[in-house]
Amino acid sequence: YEHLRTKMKSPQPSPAPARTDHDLPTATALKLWVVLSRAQWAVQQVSINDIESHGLSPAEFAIIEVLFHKGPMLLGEVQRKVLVSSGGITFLVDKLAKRGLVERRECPSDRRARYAALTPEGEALMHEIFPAHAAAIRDAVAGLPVDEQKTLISALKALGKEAERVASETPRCKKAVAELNNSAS
Amino acid sequence: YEHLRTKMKSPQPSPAPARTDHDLPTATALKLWVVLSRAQWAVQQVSINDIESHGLSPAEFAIIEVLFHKGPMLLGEVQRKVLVSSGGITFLVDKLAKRGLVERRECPSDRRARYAALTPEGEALMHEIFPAHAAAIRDAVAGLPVDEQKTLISALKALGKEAERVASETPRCKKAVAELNNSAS
DNA sequence: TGGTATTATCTTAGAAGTAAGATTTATAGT
DNA sequence: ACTATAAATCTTACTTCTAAGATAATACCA
Repeated sequence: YEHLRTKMKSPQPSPAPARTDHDLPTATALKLWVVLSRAQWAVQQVSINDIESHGLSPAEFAIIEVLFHKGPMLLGEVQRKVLVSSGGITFLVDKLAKRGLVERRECPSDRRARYAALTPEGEALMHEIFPAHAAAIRDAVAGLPVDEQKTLISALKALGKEAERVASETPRCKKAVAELNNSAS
Repeated sequence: YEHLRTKMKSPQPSPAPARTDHDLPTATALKLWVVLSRAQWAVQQVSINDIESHGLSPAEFAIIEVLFHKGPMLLGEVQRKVLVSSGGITFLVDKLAKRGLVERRECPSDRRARYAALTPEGEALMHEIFPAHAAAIRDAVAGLPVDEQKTLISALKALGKEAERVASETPRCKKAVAELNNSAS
C-alpha cells in the first residue's frame, strides 16, 4: 500500500522558508481553512471506506442516495445535486444501470429528458446499507457532543453561505490555464 | 458553461421517497456532514478560482506552496503532505519542472532519493501570488468574525482528530470494488 | 408557420490521477 | 561478503472525470 510512514531524513541546510502571516485575520483564516479541510477530509475517509466496502464509488453512492431519498429525478437534476459534468452523469448512470441498480425512464412531457430511478434492486441495496452508513458518519463526528455539533452546524452554515457568495462573485477564468500551459512547451 | 439553473419539471407521481433519520444523534451527524462538506466546498471554490487564475492546478499549487513555506523536501515527503500517489507526484513535479518553477536535486546521503525545490522563478511567483491568495481565503471565511473563527477552529480540531482516529481504525478494503464490478459484466 | 435560441442528453478526446509493478539503492542479518 | 528485505522513485495501464461539441427536442417570438 502506497501511503506509509517513513523516517524523515534531515534536509540540507534550508534556505530560510518563507513567512507570510502578516496580519491576524489572515493568519486565522488560513488556519481555519486548514482545519476545515482536514476535518472534512477525515470524515470523508470514513464515508468512503464504508461506501467502497459495498463495491460503490463515492459518486455512484451519491447518485443512488439522492434517488433513494428524493425519488426519481431528471438526469440534469441529479447532475446538479451531485456536482459532476453532464458527461459524468451519463457515464455513472450507465455503470449503475449495468449493475441493475438504476434505470432510465422516459419523460412523458419532454422527449429529450430521461428520469433516473432506482430499480427494486437499488432500493433494496440502499435499505440494506444506508443505516450502517449513517452510523459510520455518526461515529466519525462523535468527537463533539450533539449539542456542540448543533452550534457547529450554525457556524458552518454562516461560513458556507458567505463563501458561496464570494465564490459566485468571482468570474470563472480557467482559460488562462490552457494558455499558460501552451506557452510553456 | 455547464452548471446552470433550469426550471424544475414536476416529476411523475413519486413512489414515496425513503426516510431514514431514526434517532437524533444520527440525524444531527448527517446534517453536520452535509454543512461541513458544503462549507469546505465553497471555500475550496474560492481557493481554486484564485489558483487557476494563475495557470496552476490545485495540486500544483499545493506542491509549490509547501516548498515555499517549508523549503526543499524529498519527493516522498511532498507526496505525503499533498496526498497524491507516488506516480502522481512524479507527474506533477515533471509538469512544474517543465515550467521552470521547481527543480529536482540529488540527495547526498541517499542516491535513491530526490529533493524537490523551488527555482528562483518559482520562489518569485509565490512571493507575487501568495498574499492575494491568502486574502482570498480570508474573504471567503469572512462570514464569521475572527473570534468566532477561533472557536470554530477548536471545534473542528476536535472533530477532525476523532474522525482521523475512526478512519485509521477501519481496514481499507477497496478490493471488493473490482470484484463486484467484474461480476456485473 | 418558420426561425432562432435554449435545453437535455450523449459522444468524443483528453486531462488528471491511481494502483501495481519495475528499477535502483540502501539496510540489516548472518 | 551475501542475501533478503525494505525504501524512493519512476513506468505503465487503467479509471474516472471534464470540456467541447454533436444531436435532438422544445420554447419563444415575429
